[in-house]
Amino acid sequence: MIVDERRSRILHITEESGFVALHRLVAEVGASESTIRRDLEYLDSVGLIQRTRGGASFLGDSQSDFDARRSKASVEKQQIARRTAELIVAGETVLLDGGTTTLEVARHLTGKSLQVLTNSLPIASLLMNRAEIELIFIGGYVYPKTGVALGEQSVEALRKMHATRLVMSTGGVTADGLFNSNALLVETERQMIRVADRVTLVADSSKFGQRALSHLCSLDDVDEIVTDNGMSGEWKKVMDDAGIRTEVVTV
Amino acid sequence: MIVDERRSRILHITEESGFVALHRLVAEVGASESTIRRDLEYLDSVGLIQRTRGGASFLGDSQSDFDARRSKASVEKQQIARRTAELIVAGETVLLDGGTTTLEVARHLTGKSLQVLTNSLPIASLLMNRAEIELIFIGGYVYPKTGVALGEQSVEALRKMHATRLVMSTGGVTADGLFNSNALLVETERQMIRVADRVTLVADSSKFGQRALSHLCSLDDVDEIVTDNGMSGEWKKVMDDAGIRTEVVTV
DNA sequence: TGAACTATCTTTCATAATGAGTCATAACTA
DNA sequence: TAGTTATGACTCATTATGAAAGATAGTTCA
Repeated sequence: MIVDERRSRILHITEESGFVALHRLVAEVGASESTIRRDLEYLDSVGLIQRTRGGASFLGDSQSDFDARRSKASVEKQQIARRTAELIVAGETVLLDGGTTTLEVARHLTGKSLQVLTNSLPIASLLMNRAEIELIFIGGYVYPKTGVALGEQSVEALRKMHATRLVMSTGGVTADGLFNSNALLVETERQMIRVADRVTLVADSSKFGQRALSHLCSLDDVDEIVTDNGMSGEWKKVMDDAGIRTEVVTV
Repeated sequence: MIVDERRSRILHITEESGFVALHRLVAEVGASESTIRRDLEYLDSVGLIQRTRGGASFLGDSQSDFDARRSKASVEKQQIARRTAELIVAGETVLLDGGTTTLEVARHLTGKSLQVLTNSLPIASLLMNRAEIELIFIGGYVYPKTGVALGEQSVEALRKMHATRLVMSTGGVTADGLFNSNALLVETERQMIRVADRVTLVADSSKFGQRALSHLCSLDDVDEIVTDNGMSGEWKKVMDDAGIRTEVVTV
């Protein structure tokens, strides 16, 4: 095996799990301990990994997580996101909560002059270089994995803000209202609802009838729902009775 | 076999797997080692492949990321960042401002249990999946391109925070103090200085003697500087006189 | 806490692999 | 045919590798 090929493999293995033990590399790559040590030393010197006792950890942005998110978006989510983005008109101040569907909505917000408020790191990273969008990030404790800021600081920051529209996702919808799985997030989302003129819920049809840990708000708080045509007639009626406009996309 | 045909085959084989060992080419192409070497040398000179020890790698997609990753920050920044990260001990609450060097510092913060406060989107994205780091984002208006949150909201959010250490970068350092090019950012950075027990400045040696648009703070506000050995003795003396500890890395 | 133990690291050395250069010869071209 | 270019075998210098020994840093247990 060639030197660079071996080093590339080492880098790849390291990136996958964030950290690798030297022994594992010896076993997987099939070179001697000395050689692996020297390779790690080299990769450290060029700043690609960080040498630690017994192994090494990957430095640099792991692509994996971002890619995983992107591929996860189903056709339903894509379509819902697109329609939702169409509902938003230039000049609005849009509040986007964290979630895979809202991330897709953000992706579709092209060419419109907007003010966007969000507590989602992925969304912010996505929009940060769009010249037509004025981006305001709502800080706070960043919840791992999802990259959403929440907690007291987020609520506090939101108190001084105002948005013409909130686009939010949910863990589940029943006649009792909306649910979400993270108690802290619920706090932040409630505050979002308070400061927004209009609440647009993005929820694929599988969410109807689902409950999650924390009750977020009642259906009264929601103004419109964008969903796919998998939503049953019964649920449509529940929404109508609650005075919620439903926007259905066909997939 | 004709020369061009052989070279074309070599190129093809190299492209297929990204890497190819010289011996494999000798076997598959059926020419002598010397000839293959000369061919590789030629293909390298025209930029179609990259000659490496023991073989060659194709200059397409497969290998390019490895090469590209090699050079992302200057050696000085790398070394300064590494040393700075070493100064930070587990349990600290570190405030990281936005900047390319501080981003590198963030990269090197591996394995330490820390609380990190930052107003930089790139840093936050980098650290958001590190289990050992509790991340708090300082929200505000997100300045395009750099992805740094600043403005009144950032200052406000910082008011309620406290950090054991601030790691900050700068546009320039003179005997008058620190400078930065963005007036809004300066406001936020001043507040950062106020809430941090200790200020660690990361600045490569080229920054000494440089001025920028806005005056940020005096040298009194800085506790230590991590720089490279390009810093002249004169500047070292200025820092000593200001009571600043200088940490010099050799590049 | 401190001694014994273990894992990991650093250094060193001999060996193997690779590369650069030289030269004679074969193949091709004018 | 004479001159040019390509080829393959060879030598020597350089670099990479693996093994071993001693040093250092963590861990365990009394």
